[in-house]
Amino acid sequence: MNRPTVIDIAREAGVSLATVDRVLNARPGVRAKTIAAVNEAIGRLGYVRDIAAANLARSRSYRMVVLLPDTESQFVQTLEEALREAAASAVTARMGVELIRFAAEDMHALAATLRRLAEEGCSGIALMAPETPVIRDALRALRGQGVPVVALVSDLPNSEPDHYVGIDSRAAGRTAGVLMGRFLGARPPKVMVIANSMHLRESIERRRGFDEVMLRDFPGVEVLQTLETHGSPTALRQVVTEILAAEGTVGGIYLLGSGLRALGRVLSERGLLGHPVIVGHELTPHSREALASGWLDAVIAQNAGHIARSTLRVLRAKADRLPIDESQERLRIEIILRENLPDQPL
Amino acid sequence: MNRPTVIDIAREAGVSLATVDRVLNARPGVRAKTIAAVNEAIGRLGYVRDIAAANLARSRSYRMVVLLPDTESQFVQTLEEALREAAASAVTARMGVELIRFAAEDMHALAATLRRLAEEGCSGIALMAPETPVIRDALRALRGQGVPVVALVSDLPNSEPDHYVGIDSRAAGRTAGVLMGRFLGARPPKVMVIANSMHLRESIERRRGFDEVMLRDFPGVEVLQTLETHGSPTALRQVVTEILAAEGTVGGIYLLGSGLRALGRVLSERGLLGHPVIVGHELTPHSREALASGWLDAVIAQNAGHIARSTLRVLRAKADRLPIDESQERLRIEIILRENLPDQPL
DNA sequence: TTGTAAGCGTTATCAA
DNA sequence: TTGATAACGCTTACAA
Repeated sequence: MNRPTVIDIAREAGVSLATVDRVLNARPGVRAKTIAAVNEAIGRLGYVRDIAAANLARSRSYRMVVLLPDTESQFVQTLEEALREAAASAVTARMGVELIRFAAEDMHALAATLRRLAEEGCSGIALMAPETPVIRDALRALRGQGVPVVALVSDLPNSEPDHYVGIDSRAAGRTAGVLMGRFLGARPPKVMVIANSMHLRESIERRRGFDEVMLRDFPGVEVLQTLETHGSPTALRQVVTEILAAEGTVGGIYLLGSGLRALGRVLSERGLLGHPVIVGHELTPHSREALASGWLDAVIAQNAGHIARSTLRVLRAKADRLPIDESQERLRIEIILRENLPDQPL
Repeated sequence: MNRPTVIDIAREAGVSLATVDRVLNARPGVRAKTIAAVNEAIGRLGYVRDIAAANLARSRSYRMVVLLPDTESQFVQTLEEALREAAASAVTARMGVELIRFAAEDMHALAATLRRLAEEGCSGIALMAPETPVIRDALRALRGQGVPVVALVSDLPNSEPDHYVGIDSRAAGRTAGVLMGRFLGARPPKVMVIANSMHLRESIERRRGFDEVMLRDFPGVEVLQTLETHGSPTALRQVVTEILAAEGTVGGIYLLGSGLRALGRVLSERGLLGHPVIVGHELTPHSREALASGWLDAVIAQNAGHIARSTLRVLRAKADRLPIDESQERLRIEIILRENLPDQPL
C-alpha cells in the first residue's frame, strides 16, 4: 500500500500520464470532463504530488538575490554570515543565492539594481531597506513580473511584499520596556534613549512600544528624549556626555540601534559601567561580550540563523507557488540575558 | 555550465556510474586507487550530490517512532500536537511518524515496547522518558542494531543517544533565577519553589541552576525547600497553604514543573494573585493565559514546534547517516513575558 | 573489483 | 484534445 503516483492516477482515470500532468499543473488543452475525471481519481486515491521528483524532472534551478545595506552594523554582518551559511546548504535544493550589499544612502542606485534584476530575471528577491517611493515602485514592478519579494528585518508595508521575515518592532520595543522598568529597581527613575536615526521605521516603532509600556506600567519613570548618533561613535560620546551633565545620573539606558561598543567606552571612562540598566537590540559579537561581562543587562533579538533559513525557504516556496508553514516561519522576539546566552555565534 | 552530475564524475574519473555511487556512499568493494581517482574528480569538478534525486532513486521510506509519556501535562500535549503537525509535512519526505504514549509509571512496559520496535524494525526512535537501567539497556540494544535514538526534552546521558533535542535544564534554572531575583524588587525576599517530583532529572537540574544564581547574585533572598506535588492539584493546594501559614507572605514562587492552574486558584482564593513574582516553565494554553492576564511574570520555554521539526530532521539525517546542521538544531532557552508572547499556539 | 541497465515520480517534447 | 516516450540525477540488482 504505497503512496499513489501519477501512474496510478492515469490508470484509475483511464487517461495517459501526460494528461494527468496537464491537469496537475493546470495546463490548457484538456476537456473539462477529463479534468473532472482526473481530479476525481486524485481525490479518491489521496494522491500527494512528490515535489522532489517534480523538481528533478523540471531540472529547474533558482536564482535568489538577497540585498543588504552596506552599513558597518554588526547585525547586518551577522545576518550576511548566516545567509552565506544557509546559501551553502541551499545548493542542495538547486538554489543559487547572490548576496548584494548596496549603498545604504543611495536609494536610486538600489532601485536601478532592482530594475536590472527584473530584466535579467531571477526567482526571488529578499530586501532589507527602508521603504521609499522609488523602492516601492521598483518592487511593485518586480512583483508585477511574478518575482516573489520578501522584506527582510525591516518591513515594507506599502510595497506589499509576498512575505515579511522579521519581528514586530513595536512589540520588541514593548519587551525592552518591561525589562527596563522591572530591572530598574531602586535606581534613579530616569532613562536615556539612544538611536541611530529617528527616521528609520524600526527605531520609531521600538521607541513607541517602549513608551507605551513605560507609561502604562512604570509611570514614575522619566524617559528622556531620543538622542540620535547617526551611527557615529563620536556623536554618541558627545550626546551621552551632554545628557549626563544636564540630567545627572540616569538609572537606565535603552539603546535602540547600534553603538554598543562606543557606549561601553563612555560609561567605562566615567566609572559608570555596570551601574545603569542597559537594554539593547540584536545579538552580535559585541553584545554577546557585553552580556557576558555583565554590564549589558538584556538584549532583544531576532535569530539571524532563523531569518536566513526562513528567507530562503519562503523564497523557494513562493517561487514554486507552494504554501508556507506559518508556524515555522514566524520569528520570535527573543530575550537574551547572560544566563541564556547561546554559546554558538548565530 | 551546469552543476556536474555523477555522469560527469564517471567520465572524468574514467569509471562507471556504479563505481562513482559506491565511492559516494562509502560502499565496500572499490580499490583505494579508484576511490582516490573518483574523489579527485569530485573535488576538481566541485560536485555536490543532489539529495532529492538520491532519495527518489532510493525510494526509501522511513518509519519514525516517537514515544511520549501518557502524563496529563499540557506541555506534553502541546508537544504531541506539534509532532503531529510536523509529521504531516514529513510525508512529503517519505517519513511516516508513529506517536506512542506509554504509561509513565511503567518503565518495564516501555522497555518491552522498545524491544518490540527493535524486532519489528524502524528507521529511528525519539523518546521522552526518565533514564532508568531497564530503559538504558533497551536503548543500547536498539542502538546496537543501528537504529538512531534521539532523547527528547529530557536527556539520557548514560544511554548515549545519537542526539538530544531540548534545552540545558541547569541553564534554564539559572535563567529563571535571574528573572526571579531581578523582578522581586521590594517584595519580601523569600521564594517558594514547587516541583512535581524531585526524582526527575530536569527538576533537580533546574533547581540547581536556580540556586546557583540566587546564591551568587541575590544572597539576601531566602529560597525555601522544594515542595513536591506529584502532579496533584490537591497536594499543591495543601503544601502552598501550609507554607504560607508557616512562612508568611513570600515575594516569589518558582514553579519547576506543572500545576499552574492549581496555583492560580489557591492564590486567587487568598487574594494573592498578582502579588508574588511567579516564574514557571513551558508555554502552554494555561501559561499563555496566565501571562496574558498578568499574574504570571515569566515563562522559561523551549519551542515545541522547533522541537518537533528538529526531532524529525535529526532522525532523518541520522537514518541517512548525513551530518546535521548544529546551529539549526540547537534549541534556545526562551524567555516569554506578556510583551513577547507569540500570538500563535506553537 | 567493476560495469550495465532498469528504475524512482515527475515533466516536456513530439506525434497523433 | 490526447498519448508515447525520453529525460532529470541518482541508486541498485545483476552481470561480468
